[in-house]
Amino acid sequence: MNSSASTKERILTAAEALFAQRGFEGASLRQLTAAAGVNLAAVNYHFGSKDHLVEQVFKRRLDQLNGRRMAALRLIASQPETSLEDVLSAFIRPALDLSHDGGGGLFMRVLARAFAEHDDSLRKFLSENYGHVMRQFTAEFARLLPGLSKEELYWRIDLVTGALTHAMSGFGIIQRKSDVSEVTHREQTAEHLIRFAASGLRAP
Amino acid sequence: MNSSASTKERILTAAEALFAQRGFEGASLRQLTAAAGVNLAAVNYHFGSKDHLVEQVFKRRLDQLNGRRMAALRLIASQPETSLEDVLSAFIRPALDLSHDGGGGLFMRVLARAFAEHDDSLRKFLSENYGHVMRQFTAEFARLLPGLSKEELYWRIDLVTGALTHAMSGFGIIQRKSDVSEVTHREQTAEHLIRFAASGLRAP
DNA sequence: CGTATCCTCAAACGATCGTTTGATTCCATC
DNA sequence: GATGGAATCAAACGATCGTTTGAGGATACG
Repeated sequence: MNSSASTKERILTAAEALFAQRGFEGASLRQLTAAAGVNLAAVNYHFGSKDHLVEQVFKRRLDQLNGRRMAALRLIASQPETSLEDVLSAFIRPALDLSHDGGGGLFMRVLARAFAEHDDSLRKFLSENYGHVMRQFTAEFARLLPGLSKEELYWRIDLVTGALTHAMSGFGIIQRKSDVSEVTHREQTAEHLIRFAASGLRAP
Repeated sequence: MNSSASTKERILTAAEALFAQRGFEGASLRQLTAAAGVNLAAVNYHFGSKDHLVEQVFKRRLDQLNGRRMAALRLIASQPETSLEDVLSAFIRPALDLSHDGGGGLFMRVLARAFAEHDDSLRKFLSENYGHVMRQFTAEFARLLPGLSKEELYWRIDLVTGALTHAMSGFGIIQRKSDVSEVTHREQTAEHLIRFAASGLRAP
């Protein structure tokens, strides 16, 4: 499958799916390379080690995700008026879109796993490479919610993050019904998330 | 350590800590039995298999947790008036208390991991044994939020669950400051959670 | 054709995994 | 004190893990 793509890409795609399904430790290189249709040794040849492969799986999608998030934030920041819902939309919709195009639908599950694992090296990697995105959004939230103390703001952003990660990794009872198109379902999901998060952030 | 407790209890306690730290697959029986100070074969002797041990780790804490949740819910249901905050308190505070007494502080991390793993047999176990608790709380939420459609209600409860699990498994930036007592910190955490969740549930 | 470079391959390496075995110790009951 | 089931122990089982090796194939440039 996917025999047209390069070996590296085939490995990354298969790894993403298998990590989402079985976890980082649960997915073996033998399952992984078999699914990708490449030789077992190809992982260590192209990525050096399994740990580096994990990092690259993250890097490929997070570069997409946070690039789009920053672009969306810049777009609304250039406008005269900005609502809390606008900022939340810039934060949430790129993540939902990732589930749609590029086949990155499984990545949010991988991300949820990464949150659950408290692996320090992975957290450091995430913080160093993408911390500035969170800081930018936090500043925007602070501007729009001037009544909140810094501590309260951090708390609520953390709770929003938890709700989004949980929802987007797809535990929810809510499944797309067959009579609703993928695009429509995504739009409804975004609206639910934004409405809930905005109201939670604005709590008295 | 803990040499007074029974072998089974020692294993369960060590397993809980190690599962929280390394995950179900990442924690080996050799690390686990060494930490508990028992023989390697003791796990299979007392629990049959590693999978059964995982189930028992869940059972021990969830019986506590959901027992207290149901008790708290019964208590407020017997009163003439009930607020949304009351129901949320009955849902949240027992989980926070678990972090305090009984040494179950690490269990919420284990639970967060269980959510991240999409293991079907584990989800079935959770649903069969504790599904009635969620159904009870859902009914109470529905009564207090009559304006919400069933679909909207499910959505929002799911988002609340995500926020709570995330917060309680302790990713947050928020750490307890040294000049704040454990009890005070827990109380502040509960208030943040309840205020955010109530406002999110009440979103227009 | 020669050869240099990148890549792929089957096979093996040592380590660690969950589990099982059979002997031994503990301990309540007679 | 003898007996028998419960519990613990060191040792080994086969399986699987991530990684390494060295030979061979593919391709481009001289």
